[in-house]
Amino acid sequence: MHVSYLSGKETGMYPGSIRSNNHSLPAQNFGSATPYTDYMGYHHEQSLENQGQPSGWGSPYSMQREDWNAYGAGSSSTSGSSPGQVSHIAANYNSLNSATSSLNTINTDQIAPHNQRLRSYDWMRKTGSSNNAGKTRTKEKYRVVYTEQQRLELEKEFHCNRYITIKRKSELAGHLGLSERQVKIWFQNRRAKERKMIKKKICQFDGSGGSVQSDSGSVSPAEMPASLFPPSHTISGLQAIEIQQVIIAD
DNA sequence: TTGTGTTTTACGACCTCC
DNA sequence: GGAGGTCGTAAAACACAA
Repeated sequence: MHVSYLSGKETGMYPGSIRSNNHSLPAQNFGSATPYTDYMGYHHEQSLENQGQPSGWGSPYSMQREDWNAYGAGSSSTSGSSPGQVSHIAANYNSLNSATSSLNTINTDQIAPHNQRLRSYDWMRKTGSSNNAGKTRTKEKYRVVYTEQQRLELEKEFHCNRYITIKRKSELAGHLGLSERQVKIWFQNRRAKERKMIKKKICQFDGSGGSVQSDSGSVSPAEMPASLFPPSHTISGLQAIEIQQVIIAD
């Protein structure tokens, strides 16, 4: 997992020009049979109405950030996958989340009912046209809003692997017009979200919720599905699986 | 319209691993 | 030492009830 041959140099945090080729994302061939009916509670409108949007994502990232230059310029997409990096296929995860059980398959038209999707293109347009992107907390703007397509692809990848490989991260970053750092952080946040939701479920099962830790999304290892463990941290995969089986049995 | 709650990006601190 | 992990948190973006 911990491979350091790839310098963390990001390709410029928000290289707006990259987006020009995003609309032709490589078909990842996720199949077509079963859609994600529920991204583990990920309810953002999953429409791909903008899938074919010309020039990709709009250009919410058009502004250059000085501090992002620290990540360096130039794509690191040449990195190969790490032999030591383990992709944690979320095979076991789905037992806790049957709604997400059909991985690798997506028909984006089925992700959400059409009428459910209609609403939020306002925010997309808003953010896409407001040209206020590319700022951070320390700069003029705090964060940007990813497009549906970006989220969708990230979610798809997340459904395949809770932990993205260096190679896939690089590919995704290139395809989505994000930096590798953004992809990494997205996955971190996504896992946190998942833990939070699992914690919620566990609390619901318990009825009390008293056995779970403090508040902000942290679940004790014993409550985590195996697929949510980092490849080599903290606990062995076998242990995690055993723990998960106990949880499921409960 | 506005107030409030939730979700989404992004970061810092700290940790483990190589 | 540098990578990426979690955890906690800030703040923008969003949803929704009143």
